[in-house]
Amino acid sequence: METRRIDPVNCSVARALSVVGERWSLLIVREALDGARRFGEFHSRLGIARNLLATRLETLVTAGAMRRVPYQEPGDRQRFAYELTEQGKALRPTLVALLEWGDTYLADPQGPSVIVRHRPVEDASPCDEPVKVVLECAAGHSHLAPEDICRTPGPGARFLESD
Amino acid sequence: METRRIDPVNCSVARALSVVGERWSLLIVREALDGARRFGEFHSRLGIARNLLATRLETLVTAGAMRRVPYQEPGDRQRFAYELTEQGKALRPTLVALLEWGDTYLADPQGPSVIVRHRPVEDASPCDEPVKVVLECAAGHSHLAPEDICRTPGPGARFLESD
DNA sequence: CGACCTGAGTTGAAGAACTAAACTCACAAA
DNA sequence: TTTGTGAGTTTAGTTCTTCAACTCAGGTCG
Repeated sequence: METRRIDPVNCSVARALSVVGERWSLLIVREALDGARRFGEFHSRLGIARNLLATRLETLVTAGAMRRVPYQEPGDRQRFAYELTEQGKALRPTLVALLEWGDTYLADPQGPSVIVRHRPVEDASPCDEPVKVVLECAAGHSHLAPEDICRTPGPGARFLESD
Repeated sequence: METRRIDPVNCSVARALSVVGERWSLLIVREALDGARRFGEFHSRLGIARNLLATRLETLVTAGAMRRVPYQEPGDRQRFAYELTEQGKALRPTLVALLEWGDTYLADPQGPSVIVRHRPVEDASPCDEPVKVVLECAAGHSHLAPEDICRTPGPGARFLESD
């Protein structure tokens, strides 16, 4: 029997990681989701080296996850800030999934340092319950376990000869 | 008004990334979820350098995401394989989230190369519908958007002076 | 027995990436 | 004119990756 294997390099996970898989990238996105906008904010929050921060921001802007927007404070010249695009905001589930994994298996003895809550931006009476990531299929089956899932070739699949 | 900011370094995302944030780590986990077990399988599927693969596997084993198990093929000596622990399998949502992001924003023109489907391991009539990651709060509100969510300090939070 | 083969690593040299600290640049305020 | 500030850039030193060659333990072939 000849088995065909999906080429693991032609894969959206690999492509995603080429954008956000470098050191600091996801932490920069996390800080942006938490409201950071300016170069110095990212720098002081994360303690990342300045040249790397400049490189990472450029990568994220080029990839379309962030955008460089001019701003000007009164009595100061124009500077630039960085904000997430929709594409960048769409990394939220990835970050929540990582957070959850870290909380579950690598937790601080004191417990998690951050809890993500259901609190819509403009809602006077927020729900405030903790948020989790769940896997759900298009038929509505929810809370799928890792064993309930398999990978199948999609339209863009390339195959490898199995030798 | 003095605002307190959660220390971004004392964070489960950062801790999670210290284990799986290195180049190749998540791809190794992905291949393991897809059935790879042996050193040579990871090597030939991913094209990763052998020494790095050895280092990464060791990191994953040390962190508890994988385990090194002896195996012996008939007429061959004992060798070692690597398999995911529960902790390692729990990275599935993270990988699905990354896959989804990559598919949405960095797709191959032909379409996704991999589709994750709801197909329980031992089920003769699988559902087979595509699987997505969704954010859901403990009160049951599902499909939360990035704006519906905020980060709040947890029991292990450290704070920074805002200067 | 001894030469050769295989899978699973290890070692070493060259190149790429990361860090930290100093430096530049454009403008504003004193 | 001098000083200060945010936003980078440059540079030198360290660490990480890659690639290729080598080791190691056992099995097979002649």
